[in-house]
Parts: sequence; C-alpha cells; structure tokens
Amino acid sequence: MKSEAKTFKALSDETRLRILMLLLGGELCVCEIVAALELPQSTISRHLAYLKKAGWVEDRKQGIWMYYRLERDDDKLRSLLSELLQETLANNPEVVEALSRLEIFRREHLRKRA
Amino acid sequence: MKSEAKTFKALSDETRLRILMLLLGGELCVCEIVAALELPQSTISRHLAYLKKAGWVEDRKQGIWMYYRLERDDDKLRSLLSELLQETLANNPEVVEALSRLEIFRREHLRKRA
DNA sequence: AAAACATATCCGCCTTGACGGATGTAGTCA
DNA sequence: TGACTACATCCGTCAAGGCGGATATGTTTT
Repeated sequence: MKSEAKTFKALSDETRLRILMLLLGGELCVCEIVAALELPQSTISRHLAYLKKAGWVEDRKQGIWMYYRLERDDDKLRSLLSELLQETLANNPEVVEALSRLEIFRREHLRKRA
Repeated sequence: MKSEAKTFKALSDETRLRILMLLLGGELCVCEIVAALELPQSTISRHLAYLKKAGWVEDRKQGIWMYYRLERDDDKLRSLLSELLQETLANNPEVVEALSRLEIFRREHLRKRA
C-alpha cells in the first residue's frame, strides 16, 4: 500500500502533472520542458529526479542532452493512471498552452540535434 | 490543474487510502474506522478532515456519531479514481484485514444504534 | 585552452502535513 | 446533575518537500 501512496504522491504536484502530460506525447529533453513550462531549470530538474525516483519516468543521455520518457513497465496502477490523465487533462488549457510553447521552441531550434 | 493535484494529494497517504477503501463499502462512523485500522482516534479524525476538505468525503451527524461517506458529486476525476482504487486495491491484504476487523467490531457492538 | 551550453546538485529558506497524547465539546443515559 | 461516549481540535515536535539563484560537472565547438 505504501508504493501506491507513493505513486499518487508523484501526481500531487501541479508542475509534475504538467511534465507528465508533456511526456505522454513522447520523449523530451530537459530544456524542452523548461521552455514549455517556463520555469527555472533547477525546478524542472528537481521534479524530474522526483518522478524518476518514484518510478514514473526513465532517462537517457545523448550528448549534451538528457532525455526523459514515461517508464514502460508493467505496473498496473501507473498504466491505468496514465490513461486516466490522458482522458482527464488532455484538453486542459494549461496543458494545451504548454504544448504550443513546446512546438514554438522546437521550430526555433530547428533540430540541429539528431 | 491545481484541483487535480489536490485530488491526487489526498491519495498520497497510506492511511487515507485505507480509509477510502473502507468507505467504498459504504458509510461508516469514526469509531468503526478507528477499530478497523487500529489507529488513534485523533489520527483518523485528522485524515477524515483532510479528505473532506479535499472533496473526497462528506459527513452526517447522527446522535453521538459522525458518519462519513464518499462524496457523490459529478467530479469526473474522482469517480474514475474511485473505480481505479476498487480495481487495484480491493484485494490488497491490508484492506482485506481491515474489513475483517470492521466486521468483528460490528458484531461485538451489535447495532445498539439505528 | 577557452567559451558556450545542458544538466544536476547545493544551499538557505519556508510551508505543509504527519504523529499521538491531552483537552474541549456535544450528545446520551441513568 | 453526573458519568460516559464519540468526536474534533490543540499542542509541540519533526520530516518531507517546495522554491530558485548559485555553483559544479560534463559535453561540444571553435
């Protein structure tokens, strides 16, 4: 029961919810999340570390960048919650806005990277 | 988005998860929850107040007793989460044990009340 | 080597909330 | 009225975790 509480706790912060909503769209590096959410880099890194420790995300280093994506294991609670988040928050204005800022950022940085 | 975070935060504590699992079975008074979970009354009352403030439960006073039940409004997130909890934790050993202690307590206090 | 960038972590500060014994407040019953 | 029960709240204590500027580390580019 402790692990379930921990899983929910990861969702108990607004910033982390937004990060997860972004990651539902696929892998992102830290600077993309920073741009999309307009928050200090240290804040984003801290929350990503939290999400990783809680088992929600995994990371991958590539050159300068650290990419984060949703963890794809067989944890039942987390997969159900992912669906539920998609269902409930996909059209949330704050999420939509963040996704739009993400697109703008990507266009500006016209994929110099791989 | 803040309210969603708050909804999840209510689920981020083991004791509150157990209380909610008990309430999925129907209305309960505080002393029944205390008996089922074997925790100090002040602890249970505190968590119930938290759950009420977070919109998860509502209460009803009857004589000496204070009855709590799951809130039945049309909050989509909460109703989905209730189903999910039922699905995920109904067979959890700690929950099953608590339910059994609840039954014993009820038999001992052979419903003097209405 | 130096400059520029991406990221993680450190730091001090502050708020939230968990704990449970003790106390206050009603309601009930004799 | 007095005793008993159910419950909420107060209290002091403590740990977790939020914030963001500053700093350290590592990578790439020139």
